[in-house]
Amino acid sequence: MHAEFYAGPVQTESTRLRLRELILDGHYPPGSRLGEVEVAETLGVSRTPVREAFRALAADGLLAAAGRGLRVVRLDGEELSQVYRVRAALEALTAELAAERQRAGRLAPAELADLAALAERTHRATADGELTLAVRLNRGFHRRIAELAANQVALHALDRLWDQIQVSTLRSLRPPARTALVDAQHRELLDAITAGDPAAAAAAARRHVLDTRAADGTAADDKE
Amino acid sequence: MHAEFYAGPVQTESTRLRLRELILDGHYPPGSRLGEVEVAETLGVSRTPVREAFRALAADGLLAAAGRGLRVVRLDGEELSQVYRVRAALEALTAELAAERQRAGRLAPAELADLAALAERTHRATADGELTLAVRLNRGFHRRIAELAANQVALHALDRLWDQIQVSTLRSLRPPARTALVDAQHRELLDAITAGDPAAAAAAARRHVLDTRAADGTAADDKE
DNA sequence: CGCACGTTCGTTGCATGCAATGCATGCAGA
DNA sequence: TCTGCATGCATTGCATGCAACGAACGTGCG
Repeated sequence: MHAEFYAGPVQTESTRLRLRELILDGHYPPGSRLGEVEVAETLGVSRTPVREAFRALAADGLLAAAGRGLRVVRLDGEELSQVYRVRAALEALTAELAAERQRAGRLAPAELADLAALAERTHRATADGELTLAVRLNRGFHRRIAELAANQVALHALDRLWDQIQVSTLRSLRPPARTALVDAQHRELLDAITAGDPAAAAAAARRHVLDTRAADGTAADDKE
Repeated sequence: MHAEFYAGPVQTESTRLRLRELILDGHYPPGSRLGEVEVAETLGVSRTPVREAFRALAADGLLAAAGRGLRVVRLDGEELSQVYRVRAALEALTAELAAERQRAGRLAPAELADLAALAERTHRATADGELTLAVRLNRGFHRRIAELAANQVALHALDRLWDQIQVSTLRSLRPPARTALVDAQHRELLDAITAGDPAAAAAAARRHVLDTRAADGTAADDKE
């Protein structure tokens, strides 16, 4: 494909990001097959950057080989449960680290205020039934904690897990029944970090993630 | 490059694996720059599968962008420490899961015997000064536990972390001073799993990894 | 009528060509 | 001598061509 005005040399990384967005948005639903040509035409690039994006996203666990070609990963209940157990372990770690940093006085008050604001906005969006926004804000809340933990490795590993979970739970935009519980657990986690109590923060994060697993896990039993 | 006898269509995945081996073996040391053409000629393939392998290995955290092109990742002390904290959290999880499965009677006696044999062989190789073998067996011991945990997600995440650690600690093949401690901790971990005690297994695994971090971390202070 | 085999088409695997970028080197001027 | 710029080179970014694999389909035979 020709571009009238050649956009520049960094097409391949942007291709990866744009394709990832399409997958996370549900444009390519879980289980759907991805063809090089079709994706290349959709994104307006040639097959080469698409193939490279395929490899990177496959390494990130978003795409999986399916005989000929690749498919968007579709986790069954057991696999999703495994993802959640790993996520629980990692979020327990990030919460613990964030609380440690708070105890050591290395967190700015503004950072904690931001986190609290995120929790509040998440709660409001959920209560208002803005499900898509609520999902994004919820992920933002958890991600902010991982950022406060100041551990790039944990943050990157969690990003990959969140991506996998987001793809696999796209269909079942959650029944907002647990709204009160989620908000209470978010506050508990926030309070533990604010108090600089690593053990409490780790325990709260672990419990919250495992509770979420229970909710999403049952919801994921909707067969396609 | 031309191959007299065309080897088959699955060159790209094998390229990724062979390049990974070269990096883990130290053929391309940490920090060294990887050129598409040079690697392609070394492996006897064209630049295309090499580029795809680059993307996949970069997503796995083995390669990192460095201005023009890619370099083998070189973790500084702080980053390595972060990797170890994540590894500790994940190995605590896998040890816990393995112990849970043992308690539930889902581990075959032969599996535990294999694990014990691995611990013993690791100990002997270390005592004999067979450092390269010892490193491989040690990784095998930890990996076997992750396999017994039956959590593919944790296993894959750990594989990536082990790769990063292996690359970054290649130079400093460890002073076998901690031999006795390592062996004792391996036995403690093994015993906790055998006893079906998840909490003890998790604690033993976490402590062991963090102790290893302390050893490798100081060793990694050897500047190149 | 069913099964098996062959053919064809679509898709991917890989190689290579061309263009553009960025770095290094050397020259000129202050 | 140092700084600034221009030019050349090495290397990557991307596109496309060609060949092989595999799947779907149709046909012929049992």
